[in-house]
Amino acid sequence: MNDARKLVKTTSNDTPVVYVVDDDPSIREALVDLFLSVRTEAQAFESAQDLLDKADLKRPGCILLDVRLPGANGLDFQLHLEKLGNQMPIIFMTGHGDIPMTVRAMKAGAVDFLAKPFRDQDILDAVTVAFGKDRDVRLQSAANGAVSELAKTLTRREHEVMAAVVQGLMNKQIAFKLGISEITVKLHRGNVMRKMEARSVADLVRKAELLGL
Amino acid sequence: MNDARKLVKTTSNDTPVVYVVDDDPSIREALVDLFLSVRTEAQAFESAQDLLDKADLKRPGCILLDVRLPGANGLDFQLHLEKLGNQMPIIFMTGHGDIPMTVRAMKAGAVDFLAKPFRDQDILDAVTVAFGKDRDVRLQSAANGAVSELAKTLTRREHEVMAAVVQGLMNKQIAFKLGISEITVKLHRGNVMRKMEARSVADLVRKAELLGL
DNA sequence: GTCGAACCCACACCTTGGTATAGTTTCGCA
DNA sequence: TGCGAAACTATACCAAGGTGTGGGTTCGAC
Repeated sequence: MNDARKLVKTTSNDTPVVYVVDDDPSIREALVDLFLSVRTEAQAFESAQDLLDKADLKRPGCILLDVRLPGANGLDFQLHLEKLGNQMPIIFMTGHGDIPMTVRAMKAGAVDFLAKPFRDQDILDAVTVAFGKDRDVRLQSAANGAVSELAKTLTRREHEVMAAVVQGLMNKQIAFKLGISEITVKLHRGNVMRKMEARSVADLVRKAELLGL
Repeated sequence: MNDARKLVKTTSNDTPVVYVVDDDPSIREALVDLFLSVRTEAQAFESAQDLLDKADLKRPGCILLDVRLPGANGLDFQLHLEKLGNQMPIIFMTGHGDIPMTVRAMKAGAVDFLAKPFRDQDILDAVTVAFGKDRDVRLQSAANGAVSELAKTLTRREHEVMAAVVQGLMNKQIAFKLGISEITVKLHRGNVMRKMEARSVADLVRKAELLGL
């Protein structure tokens, strides 16, 4: 744990980055400069493919994307990223956008959709929101992942017992349901509490809910 | 309960309505006809104020709103409704909309934002989504309201005990925390379970979560 | 073939939870 | 002033939860 945190610190992998994707080099440069002026790291890419190839999208941050991209459409890229399991917040920019495009992007979860020309402050505000959203998602995802890891250590029976416990069943009811003795239920139940690192039934219920019951 | 349900049935208060708000009478009529053609009740209003005055917004349904309205702006009206505690889904229509307007509406939770001219099917699809959303919100709200009603019957002490129980504390810990005897905690705890209609701690935890812990 | 994991059961013992009965005190309100 | 609700306590008893010890079977991997 300490090693991992050290590594993160030394490579600055925990500070958020703005991934700027635009085919116009002058715009890319202007945006990167803008972010530097507020001490925010920014990396520029000329296309969606370029971003996928070169960027470390596991770092926290957000994507600032021109809707019109060489090759792929920005909106399609948004869906593509989602399919890849990447849930990094996206901010769209556009010079020639229309309303249906905007609606589609927002419905798909975009943080903002900025029509050029926009003020610097607009984009900085959007990035702030996006960073916050990314942080929330990551915290949620981390909590969820931690619980999932614990749940993986459970045997099949322990899973069944846990499900029954969080449904509010008594040991004797669980025993009947699973066709085993009450004493065995207590055994499994104890194992569940230990493995799931739950110190109370209330605790277990909350953790089980993160697993989707 | 039976009486209430009967009343609802006879007045058709449980079928969803589309509240159409547009200042152009011909558009209003065309939209109402469109909805009638798919056996969906629709009511027309010439302004936001007209809607607030005459419509029974407690019925399920959605609002189909022109962004440009006589008097109030459609987006402001959206915020106004939210402040009133009304969470009916809103679909915007516009003849002269722009992207910032669209973004603002979608950020504020609009179901859709349709730029004229749009196809009939687009609006029918949006209404279907909006009806579904309204239904979900109402179900959630009803469940929440029911629990809140139960919680209202709790005394102050019972509330405190409930909070401690769902935190996973043992009776003796709760007793120490509140400065009372363990036996009294058991008494309050029993009252909580009865009043909250919870048949297990797991049950209580879930109900308490609806109350925001 | 033996070793470990998963699963199962029983006895014993203790803790915790839950309920009933019965009584006291405090406080606000009619 | 008196009444009821809320809060509190005690004794007693039983149900449910939890742990430890000890022992059993099955099954798949080494």
